[in-house]
Amino acid sequence: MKKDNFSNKIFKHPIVATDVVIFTIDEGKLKTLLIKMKKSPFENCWASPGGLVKTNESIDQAANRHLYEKTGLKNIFLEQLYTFGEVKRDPYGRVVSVTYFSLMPNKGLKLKTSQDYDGLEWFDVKDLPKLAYDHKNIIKMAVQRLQTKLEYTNVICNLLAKEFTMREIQKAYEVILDRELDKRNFQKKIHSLNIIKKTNKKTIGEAYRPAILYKFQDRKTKNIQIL
Amino acid sequence: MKKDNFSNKIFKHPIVATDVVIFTIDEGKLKTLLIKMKKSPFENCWASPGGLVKTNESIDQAANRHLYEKTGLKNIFLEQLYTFGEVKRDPYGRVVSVTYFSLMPNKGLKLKTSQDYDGLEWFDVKDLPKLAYDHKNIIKMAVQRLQTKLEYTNVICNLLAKEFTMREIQKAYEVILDRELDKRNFQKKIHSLNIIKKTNKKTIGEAYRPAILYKFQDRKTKNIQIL
DNA sequence: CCAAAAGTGTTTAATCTACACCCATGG
DNA sequence: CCATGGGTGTAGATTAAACACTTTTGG
Repeated sequence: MKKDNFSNKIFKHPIVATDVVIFTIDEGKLKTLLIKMKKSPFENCWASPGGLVKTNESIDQAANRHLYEKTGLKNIFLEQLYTFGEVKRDPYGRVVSVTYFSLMPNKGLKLKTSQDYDGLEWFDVKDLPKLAYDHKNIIKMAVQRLQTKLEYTNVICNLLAKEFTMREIQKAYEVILDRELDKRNFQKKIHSLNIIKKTNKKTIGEAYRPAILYKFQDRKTKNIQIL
Repeated sequence: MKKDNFSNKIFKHPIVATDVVIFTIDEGKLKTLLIKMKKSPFENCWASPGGLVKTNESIDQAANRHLYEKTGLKNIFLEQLYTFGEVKRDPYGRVVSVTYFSLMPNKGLKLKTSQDYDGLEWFDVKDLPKLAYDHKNIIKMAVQRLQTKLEYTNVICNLLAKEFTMREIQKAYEVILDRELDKRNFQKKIHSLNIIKKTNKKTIGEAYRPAILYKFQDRKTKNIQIL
């Protein structure tokens, strides 16, 4: 009786997971971090890191926890993306996935691999391997969201080091938006928004003319019309 | 043993619900449809309609089903809003809510009340009653989302009748954005987007000069820069 | 001194904003 | 015939887009 009741409850309710699409810019490309799976039917497929939500943690906390457990990353930008809830999206059972997208600068990529997985690797979003679940759709949506948010927020700051050159920030926009921008117009626009300021430093050790280093006025996410 | 295992599973996983914030424009105001609750601790509080997701339905289907069961509405515009997953958001247990926002024209408001609730009523979003759960936040976010989407999509078509006057569509924008728009500039803008077309009809039976009736070229949601 | 990326303004086109009067109908 | 909301255009300001040469450094 009691058992049936419990059993009934279990099969009556979908359970909740989170998946995190992590982006960085590397080698002039927008890349996402994937883990290689071991379990059938997704052996040798890759997936964005994630896992189930516990009852004593919020979904935001769960996303942060799985990110840390699976990749060693913490304290990076994380924002809710979309919730995927098709009935057959997970062959193991009825799992609703609350997805997040995450941004990190390509600096000190200290990644930790978990022994539950076969590997951890960055992939160009334009050249993804075979993906598990509906993660292809999730990553596609994450890229679109990132592109959109670039145009009306200062989220780009989460992809750059604390100090960066004008060329680096422009390149970041170009890589994500997948189109070239005019150097002078871009600079004019960025300056008019008052979101960055000059430091009195320049790049050193690079070939050719040194570039002025800039930093963000404020790394909190805010809405502003950028492009 | 088995029972413990089940029990453990139940308490290990949050369950999934959907809530739908329904909007219409009525009496020159943006209104949302709320149901009055009976159950403690929310007796006499109001809430957006919703309920649990079953394992054999997608979350989108669940949202549509609860909308229909609680209000009698179906086949209206529905889009995912955000997923709320704070640990203590629901005093009955650990429930993650995937929220939706919904738009309907103020025509033939045939609403059905459920006997599980004390009532069903439209409220001005600027003058809401006491709300259950975190529904105050949810509605606030839904209003913001609606405002944002007005500016880059044609979602407005879901709030208007099939045929409408220029004044009606402009009023809809004004009510939602909570600011006045210039009549001539608005008309110019709307026409330049090619999303509406004239019918050869005019309003009849109204006082004063009759207005041209327009209709949408296409009621599918698409992205276009409107304001 | 040479190669290569950094840095910098102006002109033109497009878009947005502000604004006022005549029109058509019902009563 | 009058009260009322419906309908229409233009000028000025702002913003966006196109475009090329000089500067600075390392090698």
